[in-house]
Parts: sequence; C-alpha cells; structure tokens
Amino acid sequence: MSEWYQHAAAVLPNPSGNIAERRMAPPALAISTVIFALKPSVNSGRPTLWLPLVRRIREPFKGQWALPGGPLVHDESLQEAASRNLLETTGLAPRYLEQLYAFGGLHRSPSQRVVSIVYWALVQSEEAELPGEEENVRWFRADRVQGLAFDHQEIVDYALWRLRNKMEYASIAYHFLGEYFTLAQLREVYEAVLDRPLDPANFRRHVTNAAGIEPSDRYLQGGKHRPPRLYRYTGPAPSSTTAPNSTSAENRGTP
Amino acid sequence: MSEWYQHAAAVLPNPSGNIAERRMAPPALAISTVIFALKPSVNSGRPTLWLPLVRRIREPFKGQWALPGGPLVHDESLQEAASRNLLETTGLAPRYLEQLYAFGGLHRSPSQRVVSIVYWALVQSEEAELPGEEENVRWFRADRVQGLAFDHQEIVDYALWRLRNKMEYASIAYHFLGEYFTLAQLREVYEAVLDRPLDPANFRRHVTNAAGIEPSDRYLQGGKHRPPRLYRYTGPAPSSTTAPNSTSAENRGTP
DNA sequence: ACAAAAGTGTTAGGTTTACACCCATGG
DNA sequence: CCATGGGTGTAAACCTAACACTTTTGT
Repeated sequence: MSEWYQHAAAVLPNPSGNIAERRMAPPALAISTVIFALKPSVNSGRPTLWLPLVRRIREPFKGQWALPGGPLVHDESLQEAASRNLLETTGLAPRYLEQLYAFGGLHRSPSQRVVSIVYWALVQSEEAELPGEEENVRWFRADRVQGLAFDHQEIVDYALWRLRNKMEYASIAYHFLGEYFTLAQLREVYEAVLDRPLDPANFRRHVTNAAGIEPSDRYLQGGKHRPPRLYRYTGPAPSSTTAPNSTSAENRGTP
Repeated sequence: MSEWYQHAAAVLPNPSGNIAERRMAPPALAISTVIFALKPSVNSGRPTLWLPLVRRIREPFKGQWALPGGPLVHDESLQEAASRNLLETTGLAPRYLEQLYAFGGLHRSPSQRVVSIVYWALVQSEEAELPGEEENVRWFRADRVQGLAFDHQEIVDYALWRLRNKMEYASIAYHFLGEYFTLAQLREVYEAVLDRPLDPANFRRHVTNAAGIEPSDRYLQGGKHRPPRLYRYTGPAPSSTTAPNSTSAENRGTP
C-alpha cells in the first residue's frame, strides 16, 4: 500500500532520471482521500475530528505521513477508486463521499509529475477502527496534523475548510452518526466540527424545522437524566452518488 | 485544435483496438473549459448568457460541438492549461477562472478512457469576439445548447448551475463587466444569470453595502435620462489564483 | 412640462439570537 | 427533592421584500 507513485511510474515509458524524456511522459493520475471521523478527545472526552494517514515506506518523503491514495485503476470510476481507497484504509464503506479538488501543480512530487484527484469522506466513529495489524496507518487529530508528505498539508487544510463550510448549510453531519441519534449528539457533531458552542434550544428548532430529519418513538435509556428522544435522518443519502448531477453540491465561499 | 484525444492517444503505448492492451494504458488526462460571456439577445437585446463551442473535426463525435479543451501539456499547471485553452478559443485572458470538477466516468469517450479536469471562466462581453477566421468555433446561448459531444451537455449544465449558485453569494458578477459600470448594468448581469427580475432599490442597497465595491466620481453620460453614477470593483481579483488556498471558494449546495 | 430611469424612505414580515422558564428522570 | 440535561416560550435585533416616493436628466 501507499507505494503507488512507484507503481504508476513503472507504467510510464521513462520512470526516472532523464529530464528530456520525462517531459514527454504524461502526468500520472492518482486518487487520494481525506477521511474524517469523530473520536473522543484523549483529554476532555468530547468528540473531535480525526483522520487516518499512512506512512510512506519508499523514497519520495519516506517515513512521513501521507493521505491514503493510489493510482487510478482501469475499469474503476474516480468515485469507485476513492471508495476502495477508503475501504482499504479504514475497513469501511463510505457514509459520505464527495470530490474535493484536483491538484495538479508541477512540482508536487519531486520524481515525477502527478495529478491527484482528491475526495473527502465522512465515516462513523465507532466502526472506524483500523484493521489492527496495520502499523503504518494511524489516526491523527485533524487540526494537529503537520509535516505531511507532498502538498498533503494544504489538501487537508482545504478539506477541513470545506467540511466546516458545508456543514453550515448542508445535511451532512448525520453521516458521522448511526441510524438513531439524539439531538444532543447531533449538536456535539456540529460543535466539534465548527469548534464553537451552539445554543441547545435554537439548535433544536433549527434542526427539527429542517426537512429530512424525523423523530422516532424511541428514547435513549441509561443516561443520568431525562431520556432524550431518538431521531433519524430520512433525507437523501448521497453516499455513493455525489456527482455534479442531481441535488448534489460542493461548497460555499466566505465572501 | 480540438483534436487532442487523438494526440493524447498517440503518446500512449497502445493507441487503439486491442481491449486487453487498452486496459493496461493509463487514462488520458485532458483539460476543458466552460467559458461564459454575456451578449445581447438577438430578439430582446437584453444581455443573456453565451458560451463558445468548437466543432469536432475527427471521429469520436465528428461534426458535433464540444467544449474547448486539450491534453495536459508538461510544464503547465492545470490552471495554466485552462487559461491557454481560453486564450486560444476567445483570444482573451480570463477575468475569472476556477476549477469546476474532474469528470472520470469509464465510458465518456468510446475509443479510449479520458479523465477531464474542467474549469469554468467568465470573460467580458465586448472583448469576447472570436478571432474571425475560425469557422469551427461558435457562440451559443448557454440555456439552449444541445447535442454536444461526449458528456459535455452534463458538464455545461453543471457549470451553469454552479455559476448561478455562486453568483448569489460571491462577488463574481463584476468579472463580466469592465472597470467602470453602473448599478443598472450590474443588476442586468444578475438578472441575466439568475433569470429573474430584481428590485432595483433593494439591489442597490444590497450591493452598496457589500465590501469591494466603490462609487467613483464619474457618471455615465449619453443616456436618455438622468446619468447614473459609475462604480468600480475594488475587491480581490482571483483572476489567475483561484486555488483551494486563500480566500477562494467553490459553490454552495441546494440543501 | 413630461417621461423615465436614478436614487431614497418606509413598513410588514420573516429569521436569528439570547435567555428565561418548565419538564422528567436518576440518584 | 434536588441536580441536570431535555425541551418550550418569548421578545429584541436583525435582515428581506415590496413598494411609495423624490430627484435628475433628455427631449
């Protein structure tokens, strides 16, 4: 895993060295994915944003952490490639998956020109346990990552910005949670991602007025206080169909 | 021009035919651009959205109209490729240029797998005259295009959606206009793109309260009535730097 | 003077925000 | 019965849409 730059290069006429030859080779095409999950902070226990990275085991940036990714394999759409990517890294099927951006700067990789089409994904916290044995995959706090290989720091920053931005107007927070959730849990998701406290009363109204969320007749038992009602998300599930068509979307600017 | 699919294929180990061989070839990488300009409608004379298309002169979809595009040439970033693209088609440097989406479906092109990274651009109407001699480049009304080659119809529809969407929250309308413009002209831009009338009084307030627009001490003379004041856009000009970093942005969903 | 567009004022309605308050449950 | 989070009510502040009205020019 994660040694695809080498692999991609092997397909090309001239893998290395000769500059004149290199200019003739078409850029390699790669797919990478920024995967977000909420996990309890080690200190406060409150949920915070985490993402998995893989350690590079070969030379461009050997030993440094990088986004999970791989070459674009034939007979596989861009989305499918990202999805497979996610499965191999976290063992999960994506709850939410959307294209982020195509990064194509000339010197992203020192050895060879690589164009990366990057996706971003949301997965559920509990299920997001790594396949154990993997020593070269580790979760990091999303706001603490640094020293990444290639331009992956910039990519992570942009994905974070997009997540925060989109969270404010689109119904994506649900994809961090299971089928049933309390409004307090949902609020904690928003507070973790947006990194600011929200008024519980106003949050309740905002979210119950929104379409796509339905109260169930179940309650969460076992708490210390009054058992909160459980809700379900019944809106569209763009899990594997976030394309430019239909009702999909991207993000919003800050102006 | 516009015969780059062939050209790209020529670089690859196995240009055609053999399916087993074809699966080994990496997908070709192309850049295309959706270029928008406002031109007066032939009937009403009011400004409407237009875009330039190029006629295909070789076989996949020969004779049909397609988006301007070409292969990704070495020593040229994605943005630079799109920018060159735009220059060759309209003779203009882009006033606004932003990445739209990477289209990578398996069967976009019948002969060979092609991944297209598509940009969208805004140019000024008056200057957007074609280099005359070009018989294979023509402007079409954006809401009337049909029968395009490949999946370009879908791409145009998405670009249109994105333009309309982004127009509602970002300061991009200015890029259709010259340095000095009246508020009525600016309102006509919004009305043409959003395809609905706007209240002049409220529009004025909305736009004069927004940052990045300054009144000048000049007035537009020569009209039939009271000469309107001329304004200037003084906000950030993302003309060639619309990357995921900085204050750039993409679009907003239809939650 | 009159028509028409430029530009200003005003008001009703909706949305957001802050916070007071009641409800229900475990201890 | 009390502490605590679940859940409801309410009023000020703010934003938006609709439209009446005044101003300024060319004819």
